[in-house]
Amino acid sequence: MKLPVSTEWLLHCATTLAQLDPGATASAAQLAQYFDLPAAYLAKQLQALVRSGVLTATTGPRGGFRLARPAAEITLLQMVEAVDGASSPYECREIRQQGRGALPPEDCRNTCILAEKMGEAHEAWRRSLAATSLADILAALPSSAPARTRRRMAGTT
Amino acid sequence: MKLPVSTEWLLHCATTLAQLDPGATASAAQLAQYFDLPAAYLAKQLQALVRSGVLTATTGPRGGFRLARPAAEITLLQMVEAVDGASSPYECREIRQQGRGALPPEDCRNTCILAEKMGEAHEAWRRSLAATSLADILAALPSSAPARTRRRMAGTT
DNA sequence: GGGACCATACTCGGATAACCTGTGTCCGAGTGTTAATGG
DNA sequence: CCATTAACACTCGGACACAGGTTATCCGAGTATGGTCCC
Repeated sequence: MKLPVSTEWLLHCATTLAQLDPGATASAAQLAQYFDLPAAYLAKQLQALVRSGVLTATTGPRGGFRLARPAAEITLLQMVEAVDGASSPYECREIRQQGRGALPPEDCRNTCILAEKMGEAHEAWRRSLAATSLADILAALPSSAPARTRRRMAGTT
Repeated sequence: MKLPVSTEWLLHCATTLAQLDPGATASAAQLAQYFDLPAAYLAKQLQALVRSGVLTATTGPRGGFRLARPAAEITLLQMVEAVDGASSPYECREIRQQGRGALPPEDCRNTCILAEKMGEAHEAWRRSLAATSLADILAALPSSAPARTRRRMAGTT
């Protein structure tokens, strides 16, 4: 069970975008240069955040990506599930109904207890991620961070 | 982020083994037939549980797998991590120290706030899984289940 | 009859191939800018 | 000097290869069993 490497990229990129002036945009190339990442692949993954409504993309010169909502309304869960999908890592295939030990359908009206417990764990994980917003992340950074980020980002063409 | 399909197999196999008489064993072929699974691959994955000390394997005729500890001392977490590994799904590669926006090392003494939050979510997931033991799973099954399992398992040569 | 021995068949264990989801790359469609040009 | 126009350069968006890991399979090493033979 592992998340795509791009998950880290997107979390950092979103954090960076949240530090820009309101309305300002950053292109995929700028963000890639900022973190030394493959630009094309990063752009592809940023699309996932656009599709899920976390970011907004504008084309043309001076275009790029920006947050679609205030940082306080964007949770880590939304970003993680945008890139990785919202499906549970444990997928119950009902093997209890297969093979020699197959249970009769009337015993399988309730969901399998194992799937239920695995689902509960996944929900705990989701709750933990949903409890932190991008604004919370910004609050944990040093107060000098936004100015520094804007300054370092400005230079990239 | 998805767990191997074999995760479900192993959880069900362990539940089945926990329903056998104390000291009784079931071979990989028996378990595979019981759930209609590929026997060879199931055997390979059962090895992971043996290596992690959850199961004990005995070779030779009348051999097979059995629980290495009482069911109450085996948690879902131990089994899941046995097959999937104990590493966190989110791996921080410290991209904050790379590229044009690289932070100086003195600002990176603490772990990245994003990695910290992702780690907390993973810990919440682990805690949830560690809270359920195999004995808890057995307790949730109908009281007629163990007898039925033993009966159905006995026939498989 | 009892015990030792041996062949046997059954078990796990590790080494060896396909398939599938990320990972990485590329080029095309669309758009705001910007410069030149004419009135 | 100002409006129009047209070319441009920059942006995202989707389509096309590569790789590592899960899935699946096979055969070999080891052992408890059961029968057999000898005492």
